[in-house]
Amino acid sequence: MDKNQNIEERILWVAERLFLEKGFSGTSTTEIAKAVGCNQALIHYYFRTKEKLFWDVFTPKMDHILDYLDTPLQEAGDFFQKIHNVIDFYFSILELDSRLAPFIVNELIMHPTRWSHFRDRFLRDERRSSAYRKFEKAVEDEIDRGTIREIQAIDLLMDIMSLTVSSFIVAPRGYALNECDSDERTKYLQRRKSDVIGLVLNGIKK
Amino acid sequence: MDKNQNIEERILWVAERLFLEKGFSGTSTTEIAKAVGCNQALIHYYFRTKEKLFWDVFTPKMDHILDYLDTPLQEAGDFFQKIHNVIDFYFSILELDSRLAPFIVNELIMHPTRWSHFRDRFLRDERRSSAYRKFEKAVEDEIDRGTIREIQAIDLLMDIMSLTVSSFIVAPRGYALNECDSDERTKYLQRRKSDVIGLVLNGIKK
DNA sequence: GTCTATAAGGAGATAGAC
DNA sequence: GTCTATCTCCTTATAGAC
Repeated sequence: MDKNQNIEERILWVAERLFLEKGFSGTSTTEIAKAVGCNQALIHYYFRTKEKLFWDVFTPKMDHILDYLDTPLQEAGDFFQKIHNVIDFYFSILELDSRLAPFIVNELIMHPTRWSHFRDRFLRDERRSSAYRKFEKAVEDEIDRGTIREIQAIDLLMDIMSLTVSSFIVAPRGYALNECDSDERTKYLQRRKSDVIGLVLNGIKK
Repeated sequence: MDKNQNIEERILWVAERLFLEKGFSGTSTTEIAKAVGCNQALIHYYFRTKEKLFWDVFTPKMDHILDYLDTPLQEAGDFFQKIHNVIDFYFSILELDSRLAPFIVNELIMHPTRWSHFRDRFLRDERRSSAYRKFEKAVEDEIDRGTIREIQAIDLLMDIMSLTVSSFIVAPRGYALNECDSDERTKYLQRRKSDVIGLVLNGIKK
């Protein structure tokens, strides 16, 4: 932690960590204050409510993630290579922070409306939503060319995201629950990624 | 609700509903009491703690689900037909109660140890764990025969469960969020099931 | 077995001193 | 800007009357 940050930044920083670790409802403003090293009233002085603090933490974070969703699609290669890139990309994003996938899924389940807010924000952004339409078009073109079977773009995307995200949800639990053997974990994720790539690429072939 | 049930049964019945709808931490014993139509002290008289009430509700429920996991594998047909049955079976179980998938995933994320308890319980039961070993054997045999590509049984099972469960997590949200159009929902789940079956069956072929 | 009352604690938020 | 003190509400759990 950078001790030179001002308190407002430190609160954002600590709140992000605690929300990720214990969820929104599992984290109290008192606890955030304690971790920051100030009193609880100060949290409310800067952010007014816990809910607003949540948004101030995660809106830029989600924006950042959504900003780079079209990157893997723009890289060179045929359709199968592009799908390979997308899966690679999702795995690398979630691997940067192992708390991200469980956190997002948990909050999505508990507060669906919070996340339709992010979805709407995504759809209203022309640059971002055009990236998705490009993906839709690519899927349709490929079906027309006869290289992949009939499938809707939204289903393909859901398949990819489900398989990826669930790998991270099960990861810290079933396998390396007792030991924090990060080497085991890396090997497990590597195997899951290969499996997902194999299943999806093979699964959409005609 | 059967008014002839005794209070203990009514508490179990109401607690199950509320836990499923709002999660363990989102449900208070006061709320359960109110829904049952008694006072909150009575919950503790019968079940001592909220935690014990949780176990008393969900242990028989999980046992029941786990009891029937090997059913689809025992049905007639080749390996691909069996996998088809498994996916059909998971979808039909989760479709019986739309709250089940989000509930289980949410609690799994928030309390991993609670669910390793269920996993251990499953593995210690000879009849149940032998069903899984039978599945492992079937996968290996099929690889040897050259009909499917190299894949570990645990990965195949994770793929199937991830794709199935996530269909139910996204279901009540993205699609039919505003309207409670259960016809739309049924169509959506039908499409997801076809997609999952198509992806998995095609994806494991050599 | 069922109730009321209450203990003991934690939550989010605000008032007001400095 | 940062603090202490406090308000209000809600939680789980228990004591004790009936």
